[in-house]
Amino acid sequence: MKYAPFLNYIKNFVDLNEKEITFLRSYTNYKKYFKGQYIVKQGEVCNHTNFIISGCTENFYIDQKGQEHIVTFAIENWWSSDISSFITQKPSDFNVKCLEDTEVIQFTCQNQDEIFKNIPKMETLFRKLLEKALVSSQKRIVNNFSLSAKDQYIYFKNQYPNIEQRVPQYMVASYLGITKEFLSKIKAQLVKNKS
Amino acid sequence: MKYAPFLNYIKNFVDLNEKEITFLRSYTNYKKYFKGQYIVKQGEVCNHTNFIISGCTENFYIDQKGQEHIVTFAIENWWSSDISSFITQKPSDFNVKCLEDTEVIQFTCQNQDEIFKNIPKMETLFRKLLEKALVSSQKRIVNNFSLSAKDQYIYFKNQYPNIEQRVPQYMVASYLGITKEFLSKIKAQLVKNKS
DNA sequence: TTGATTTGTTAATCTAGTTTATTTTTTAAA
DNA sequence: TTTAAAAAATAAACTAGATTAACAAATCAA
Repeated sequence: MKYAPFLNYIKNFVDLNEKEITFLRSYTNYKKYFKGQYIVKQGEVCNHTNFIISGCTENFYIDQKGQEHIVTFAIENWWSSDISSFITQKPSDFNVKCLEDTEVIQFTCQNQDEIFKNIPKMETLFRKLLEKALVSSQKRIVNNFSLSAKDQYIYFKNQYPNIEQRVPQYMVASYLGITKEFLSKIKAQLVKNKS
Repeated sequence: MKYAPFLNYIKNFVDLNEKEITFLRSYTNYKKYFKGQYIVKQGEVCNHTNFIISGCTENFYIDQKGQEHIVTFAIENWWSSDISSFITQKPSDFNVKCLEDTEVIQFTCQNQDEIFKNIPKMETLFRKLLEKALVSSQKRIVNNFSLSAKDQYIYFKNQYPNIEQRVPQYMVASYLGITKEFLSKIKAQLVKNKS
């Protein structure tokens, strides 16, 4: 059953009865994207919030100098969208691209409103998810302030132990806001110091 | 009436009836802090979320090297707290300190739950505020990636035109994550290029 | 109205991380 | 199994921003 991982995830936070589950299903839908496919494109409106059942996505943008910057990765049991575009329904500043074949449960902005209206527990859940997302976003700003690139890399590895094996190293560098050359240097340094 | 700015602020987003307003008042309270006073101290639990009626606060922390970093400023009609400590009720990593005499409307974590339970519109409002806060936090990460210190300073001035006049320059430098000497250099440069 | 503290400036030196360029390794397609 | 393309490593020259230190204004208390 394609919905199982999604419903299990929800169950960790709130109890839904049969009727609510039915409602939730009818206001969401399953979709499969392939590796390399874009879920959202910079300049287009982000129409869905996506819950990842399987796969991996990157959220990145291209700046004025033409440089790519990865803002977040997302894997199974994470949410992936451009929240700014989703809530304003204005063109997105970001791309969401699949780094692997990726299955999601997704819903539109209108449907999200319907879900919250009919199942207030879901709005409470989302409020709490947003609180946590905000905390971790602030944590990243703080790390940026206080940690050297090397320590930020170590922090990244501890916090997201699964991601490093699944994405190329130059993407990790992009996520950390450093060049791939410098990350390579850092890794060489870490290997040397360990021995 | 001390509550007026708070209720006016709420009115911009949701309509509350008399009964709801009475409820909201009884689950919040007014408090005045003086310049230099701490609303939250690093290491202590952040017991309140504060809505600023008048005044100005800084949210900062001291890192392992003993260096101070300002994470946010807040002024009239903004919210101020350490959300991480508030939601987990664990010791805070941050200080919230008044840069001017500051009046707030505040509520505890339990009272927030009561408010949301009894006035669901308020939870919707907070969910939307959190969405916006997350967007602006992400925007800050993105600016950190793409903008030089000079451009980040210009962005700061445009986004928060009121704050620069109210806080010393070295605090602006701390907020931007640069040294006060370098900000001084940037400003000298900007003055020169203008003429 | 003076001295003491806080805030801001300037300039020389230093360093973490960038840029550019070349080489090596891994991956994937035919 | 070979080959082309993508990814990673290495190294030298370079730059944005940090550090240090000395000094100048501004603010404030008495």
